[in-house]
Amino acid sequence: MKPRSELECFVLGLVWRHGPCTPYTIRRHLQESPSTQWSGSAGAIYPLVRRLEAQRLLRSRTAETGQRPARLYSITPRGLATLRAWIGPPLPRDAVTVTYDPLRSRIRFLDLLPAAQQRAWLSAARSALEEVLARVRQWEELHADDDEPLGSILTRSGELDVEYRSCWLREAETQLPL
Amino acid sequence: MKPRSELECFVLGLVWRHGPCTPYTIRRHLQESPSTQWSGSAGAIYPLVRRLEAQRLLRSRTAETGQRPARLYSITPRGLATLRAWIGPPLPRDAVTVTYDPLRSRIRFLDLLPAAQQRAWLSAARSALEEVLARVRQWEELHADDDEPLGSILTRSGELDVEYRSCWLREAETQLPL
DNA sequence: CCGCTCATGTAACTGGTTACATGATTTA
DNA sequence: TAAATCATGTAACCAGTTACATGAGCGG
Repeated sequence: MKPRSELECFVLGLVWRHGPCTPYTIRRHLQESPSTQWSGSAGAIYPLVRRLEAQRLLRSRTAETGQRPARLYSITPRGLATLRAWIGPPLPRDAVTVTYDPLRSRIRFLDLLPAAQQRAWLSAARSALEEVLARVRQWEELHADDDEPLGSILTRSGELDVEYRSCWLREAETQLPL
Repeated sequence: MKPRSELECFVLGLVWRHGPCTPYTIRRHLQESPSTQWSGSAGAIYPLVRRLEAQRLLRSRTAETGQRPARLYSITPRGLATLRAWIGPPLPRDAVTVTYDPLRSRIRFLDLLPAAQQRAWLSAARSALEEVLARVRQWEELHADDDEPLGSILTRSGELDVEYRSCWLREAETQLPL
C-alpha cells in the first residue's frame, strides 16, 4: 500500500465527482483550472489512470455509446476508501504549509534593483494578479451551475488567494524606500 | 542561454545576499525555511552550484580559513545579471498564478465525508495552520536581525498566507450543512 | 477537403527526491 | 570516546513535463 501522489488522489476525486469519465475529460479539467499546479499532460494522465486501475482504485469500460473509442473510468469501493483516507483527517504534515509563491521568492531580492524598477516590479506584479483574478472569476462563472456542493467554498479560496496577495503588494509599496 | 529553474535562480539570490557561502549554508537555509517547496537535499544543491559555476554565474574558492575543506561560492557579474533578469519585470506568466494549496484540493471533495467528519476536518486543518503560523513567527524571530532590507515584507507574506487561509476555513465552517 | 477538436497513447527528458557513503570537527 | 553536527558528494529513483504520433469525427 505505497503512498499515492497528490495528483493520483486528486484524479481519484475528479472521477468520483464527475465519473464515469474519460482520461481526456480529466485532462481538460486540469488544463482549464486556474491553478497551474498540474498541466494535465497526456504523459501524466494516461499512465496514471492505468496505474490506478491496476491497483483496483478505478475500473474502466469502453464507451458503448458508439462512435469513437473512449475509455470510461469510474471509481471502485477501494478507490473511495483511498480517497477518504487521503482527504483526512488526519492531514499529513506537508499538506499544511506555507504555500509556494514565485512572487514571494522574487520580492525577497527586490533590493537588488534600482528604486524605480522596484516600483515598476510591484505594479507589474499587481496588474498580473488582476489578470489572474479575472481568469478565476471567469472560471467560476463557467462552473457556477456544476452541482459541486462546495463550489462556493472552493471558489472563494481562489479569490482570496489572489486578493490577499494584492493587498500584500499594496502594503509593500508603502514600505519601499523613496 | 537556456532557461534556469526557479531553484537555480533562488540559490543565485541566496548567494548574492549571504555570499560568499558554502552549499551547506544554502541547504540549511532551505531546510529551515517554513516553506516546504524545496527540501535543500544534497542531491539537489551540490550538482546545482556546480552547474551554475560551469555557466560562470557563480565562482568558488576553497576556504583558506584553515580547518575543513569547504567550498565558498560567490556570485559573478553574469550571475547578477541573470538574477536581475529572473526577478523581472517582466514577470513570466507562470510566476503569477493561483498558488497550489493541498488543503484546497482536499476540501473540494469534503462532501464525500459524513457531516461530523467534515467538521472534524475543518478544525484539524485550522489547528494545523495555527502550528504553521507559530513556526513562521519563530522563523521570523530568528531572522529579525538579518540585514534583509525587505525582511518585513517577506515575513508579512508568510503570515498573511496562513492567516487568510484560516479566515477561509472559518468562513467555510459557517457554510457547512448542519 | 482542410483544419480543428476529440481521444489515446509513447519516448525522451528533467528537476527534483531519498538514501547512502565518507570523513573531519565539535560537544556531551 | 561516543554521538551529533559540519561538509561534501554520488546513485537510484520518481512524478511529472514536452514533444511527438496516430486516427476518428465534425464544421466551414
